[in-house]
Parts: sequence; C-alpha cells; structure tokens
Amino acid sequence: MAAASIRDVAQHAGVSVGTVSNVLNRPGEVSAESISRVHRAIEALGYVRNDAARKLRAGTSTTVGFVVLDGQNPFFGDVVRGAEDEASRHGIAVLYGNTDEDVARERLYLDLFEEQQVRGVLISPYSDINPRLERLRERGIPAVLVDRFSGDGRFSSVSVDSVMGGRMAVEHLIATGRRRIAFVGGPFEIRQVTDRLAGARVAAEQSLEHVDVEVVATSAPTVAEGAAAGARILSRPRRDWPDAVFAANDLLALGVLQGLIVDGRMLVPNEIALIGFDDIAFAAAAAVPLSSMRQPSGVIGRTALRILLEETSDPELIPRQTVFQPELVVRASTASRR
Amino acid sequence: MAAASIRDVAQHAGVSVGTVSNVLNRPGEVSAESISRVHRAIEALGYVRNDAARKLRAGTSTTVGFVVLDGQNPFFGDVVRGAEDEASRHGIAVLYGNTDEDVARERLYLDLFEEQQVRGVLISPYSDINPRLERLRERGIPAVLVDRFSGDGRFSSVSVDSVMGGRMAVEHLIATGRRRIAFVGGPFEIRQVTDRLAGARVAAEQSLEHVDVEVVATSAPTVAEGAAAGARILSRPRRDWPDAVFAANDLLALGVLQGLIVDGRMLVPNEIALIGFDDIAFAAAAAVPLSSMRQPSGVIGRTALRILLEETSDPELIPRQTVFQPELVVRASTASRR
DNA sequence: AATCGTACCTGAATCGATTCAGTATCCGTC
DNA sequence: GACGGATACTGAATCGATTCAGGTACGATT
Repeated sequence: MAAASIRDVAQHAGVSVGTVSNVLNRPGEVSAESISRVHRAIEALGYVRNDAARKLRAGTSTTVGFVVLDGQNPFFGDVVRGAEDEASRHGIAVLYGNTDEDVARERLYLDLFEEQQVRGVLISPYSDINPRLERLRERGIPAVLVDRFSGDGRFSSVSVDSVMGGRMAVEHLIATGRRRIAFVGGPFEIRQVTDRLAGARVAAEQSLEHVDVEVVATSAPTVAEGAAAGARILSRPRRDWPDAVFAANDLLALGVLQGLIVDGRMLVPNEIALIGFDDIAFAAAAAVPLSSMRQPSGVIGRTALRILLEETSDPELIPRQTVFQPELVVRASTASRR
Repeated sequence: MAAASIRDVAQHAGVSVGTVSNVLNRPGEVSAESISRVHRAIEALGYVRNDAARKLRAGTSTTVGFVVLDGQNPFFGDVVRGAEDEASRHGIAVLYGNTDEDVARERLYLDLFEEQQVRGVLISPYSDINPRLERLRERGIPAVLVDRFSGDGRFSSVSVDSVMGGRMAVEHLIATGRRRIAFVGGPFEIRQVTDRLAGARVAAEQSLEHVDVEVVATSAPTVAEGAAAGARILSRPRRDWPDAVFAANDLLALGVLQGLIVDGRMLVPNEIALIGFDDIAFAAAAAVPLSSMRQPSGVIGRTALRILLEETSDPELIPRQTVFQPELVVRASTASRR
C-alpha cells in the first residue's frame, strides 16, 4: 500500500541506502553485482523515486515552468509543444501556466513556480517583470524570454523579429499596389503588437509612394475582436475604407476576414487585402487562404528550452538573444486586384 | 542570495518555526499580533515556501498532471485551459504532458507525475492504462479520465457521448437528403473514433431509407490526413463518390474540405456535405463554415479538475461518470443541395 | 486560594533522497 | 610484509516545512 522508499529497496537488495542512491545517480561507482541486485529490488517493490525528497536535498528539480501569454492562440500551443518535446527528451516535465494577459495571474504563476523550485522558467511576458525574474535568478532559477526580445540583455531570449515582420508584411502590401493600410491590433501593452506596428510604419515611410497607416485598436488579439474591428471598418463611408489590413496576428486576421463580408460578398482580396502574423495552421484553411508572416513556432520552443537547460548547468553563462527571421507566406488574401 | 527559510522568518519575527508554520496553515490558532509580525518578516525577507519540503513532510502537493492525447488539436487546448483555469483558482499548477498517441510517452509522463507526487492526474488515455492508474491510486494519486468514458467504472470520467454524437451527425446528414456517407477517421485505436463510427452506423441502420456508411481510414486525426482522405475520395470514379462526409474531428474535416476542391470548384456542400466533430473555434472560420458536433471543452476541463480535487480530499468517493451531450451546430457545409 | 480551561506558543521528531567522511578489501610494488 | 592506491561500500548528517506533545500565562470558577 504505502509507497516503497529507498530504505526498503536497500533492505530488499541487502545493501545500504547510499549504495542504492549511487546506483540511481552514479552507476559508474558501483559494482555490476550491486547494480543488478538493486534493479531487481526496485522492480520487485515498484519503487519510484520521491522527487520532493530529492529536490529538497539536492536542490535540483525535474520540472521547468512555462508561462504563456495567450493559451487560446495556436501559435503558443505550437511553441509549448516544441518546448515540451525537447523537455521530455531530457526527462523533464513542463509546468504550464496561462496568464491570459493578466498581471495577477502572471505573478501567481511565478510564485507557484518558485515554490516548486522549478529548474527554470520559460515566459512570454505580459507586464514588465524583469525585477521578478531577477529575484528568481538570485535563487538559482534562470529564465528565458520567449517570443520577446530582451532589450536590456539581462536575460536570454528567443524571439522573432517582429519589427522586421511588420515591415515585410507592409512592404508586401505596398508591392501589390496597396496604399491605405489599416493596422488591426491591440492591446498595445503587448510588445509584439507595438513592434509590428512600428515595422509597418517603417515600411510606409521608406516607400517611394505615399502610404497611409492608420490604427484600428482592439482590446484583445482574438477572432471575435478581429471580427468587430472588421465591422467597424465597414461601417465607415466607403471612401474611407482602407485598401489593405495588416492584422497583428492570425486570430485577428481570421476575425477581420469574417467581418469583411458585405451582403454576402467577400471583400478580400479584391477591395481589401489582408495579411496576418504567425502563420498558424488554420491560416491556410481560412475562407480566403490567409497570407501571413510565418514564425518557426516549434523551433522557438525547442530552442528556448535548450538554452534554459544550458543556463541551469552553467549559471555564469552570458545571456544571449536568439532572433529568428519571419518568413512571408503569400496566399490568396493578398492577391492583386482584378 | 540564498533563499530565506522558515527558520529565518521565525528568527526575524521573534517566534518559533512552529508558529510561522501555523500562521501559514492555520491562522485561526495564532494571535493577531504574531500573524502580523510573521507577515512582516515574510515580506522583509522575500520568503517563499519551499514546496519540496512541504510535500515531503505533509504528503500533499500543489500540482496536478494532465496527460493530453493530441496537443495539436485545439479541442484539447480548450480542455486544458478550462482545467488550468479552475486549478489556478485553487492555487494549483498544471503539469502538462503531450503523448501524441505514443504509448512510451504516455508511460513516461505517468512515471514523471508519480515521481512528482502530483495531487492527481487528468488523462485522455491512448492505450489501456487502467493497471497503471490503479497503481497510482494505491499510492494516493487519483485519476480522472477526460474525453473518455470509463467503461468498467473503476475511475471517474468526464466525457461527451461520442456514440450519440456520431448518431446525431449522421441523422442530420440523412435528414438533409444524403444517403451515401463516408466516415473519415483513424487510427481506430482511438476510442472516440470507433465510438463516433458506431454512432454513425446506428443512425444508418435505424433510418427508414437505405443508407450506406463506408470507412475512409486515416493514420492520424490531422488536417493533412484529412486532405489526403479527401483527395483519395476524389480520385475514384465520380459515380463512386459519397454524397456526404462525416469526419471524426474538425481537423480532419478542415483537411477534407481542402481536399474536396476540383478544378477550383468547391464540392461542399453541393455535391458532398461535410460535418466534423468538436466544433473548435476554427470550424466557423473555414472556407465553407463547418457544421460540427459541439463539445463543451472548457467545461469538460473544469469539471474534470473539480472532480479530481474532490477525490483527493475524500479517497473513498465512488467513481462517477459525467457525460455531456454533444450539440449539433449547423453551418453552410451541410446545407441542402440546390 | 486552588483548580480548571482556554489561548497561544515552543522545539524536537519526522518525511526520503543525497552526500560525504570514513571503513574494508584487495592488488601490486618495493 | 609493509605500504600506497584504487575500488566498493556504509551510515549518519542534512535539506526545510509540518506536526504534535508539552509548556506557559491568564482569566474564570468554585
């Protein structure tokens, strides 16, 4: 009934607890005879190591925490999956926390993870939590920022160049003949949103043509908010319509797509071109297949986890910023006007 | 540098460690004076409870494990989110593991969770792991099956009536005039797949009309496999086409939708009706908005977690099966023929 | 004044794995 | 045959929070 402890195993195998521990942790220092006796005892008793005791004494743990900004978004799903994949390869489990862009929940999860003494934390930050992360680091828990560049270089980060992505997206819109561009995105507390907008503005300014960029703000990066934004655009007099929409992510873009239907007629791409960001799996499956800026989501997760593990084994490592370039994926939603 | 322990807090507050522990766990038995002194000390030292030590002594933990069948599928994302939401309300974190329909990974995660001494396990099982779960229960770790009915009643479960769902889907297809129905789904190791097919067959047999149900097997419930299945159907002589497709889930259905385009002409719904299962967020946003059997995914997760917590506080509780009914959501993809 | 009850507090024992100083054994060397 | 060194093993101390038997102080009761 009660779970077997290392003492039971030692007794059953006729060795000391120290030897059992050595079999488990440094088999090189134990005779083959002892190893097999211990293994047989473990098998017989169904012994499973108590991680709490191990953690308490040794200080190391076999979990990492991942604080995710927006669990609704398949993009983060893919990132988590990449991280989790790499983690399972090292026998490590992922503690998962979804903040839903809520400062209180963000703090809650970091507290929880600190209590758990996770090996490290992956986080796509919402608020400015560097001080909190500094404290974690002091306690031996490193953090890697995901999908967010660490401006001050205090932490390692794995991200995609959002400014460049915004720029590439809008340059593509300009190249296909669009001049009045609406940026649909928000809230602006999210760094990626402002970065993508900044990139969009750079593209507009550097263009030889005169290009307008207006902002249609949303309160959340969701399909519903995107649809509302689309409807808001359509409610204006026709001559005030933009001829292209750049949505801060694909969820918004999918929403916009639903919103840009008038009298059963789809305005995309003929009247209004549409491009999103992330290239989630469903972008290609949309009513009008969506052009998007692809992020290598799985690779981001894997890479972040790998860097985190390196930092746990060598805390003196200098933080490094890994930046992937987004890739323009052109589909029907930004086809040229007929 | 080194994290403060309960001893440091006790010293700083001028009380014993026992009192500090009582402040944290049974504030009712401590004077207001001591409570505030201890809280001030905690604040001053930035003390965070060491969960490993607490777990070791008290045996209770503040994590639950969730083993998910298919992390790619937004349906599970929604379920996890519901569970995680409920968990955070109780100050509990969710250990997340994705099996990708891999027996080895399933076992890996259960081992990991046992080492962690999680409070309980939510699992959408792939293989038959009742014996493994029995052992966990013996060690005081209850399990709740998610999205899978516990046939023998050994464990609590929260699921949706897949047989009924399959039946309702096909009854709907029959009601809209379809007679030759292709079931796209697989692998058949997944219980939900066989259940939904069984339901489809019941509907066909109980119909007054003569209705055919054929099976188009896929090797995974993914968009790509769905598209391949769609293409396979189209490669047959026209007279052998079905007039409706029931896909085992929405990912497959979205794939089928992409596959059912010939010469740029969309066959859905005119030549072939299409219905999926789950009603994921993207079903409504598809090229042809997808009819689907809606599962209350968030509620499933919440409910499962709540039951799990009840069972941890009272291990003698009799397992109970919670079955939600799916709901038919009709959209354009099953519109009647023009 | 003695007794009892209540409220509050103390501090040592405890959980189970790891670690490390110390012991035992054996082999080779001079 | 004494010594050095390598190898394998032992068992007590340790990590930090919890728990609980026992102690103190003080007011109420008889």
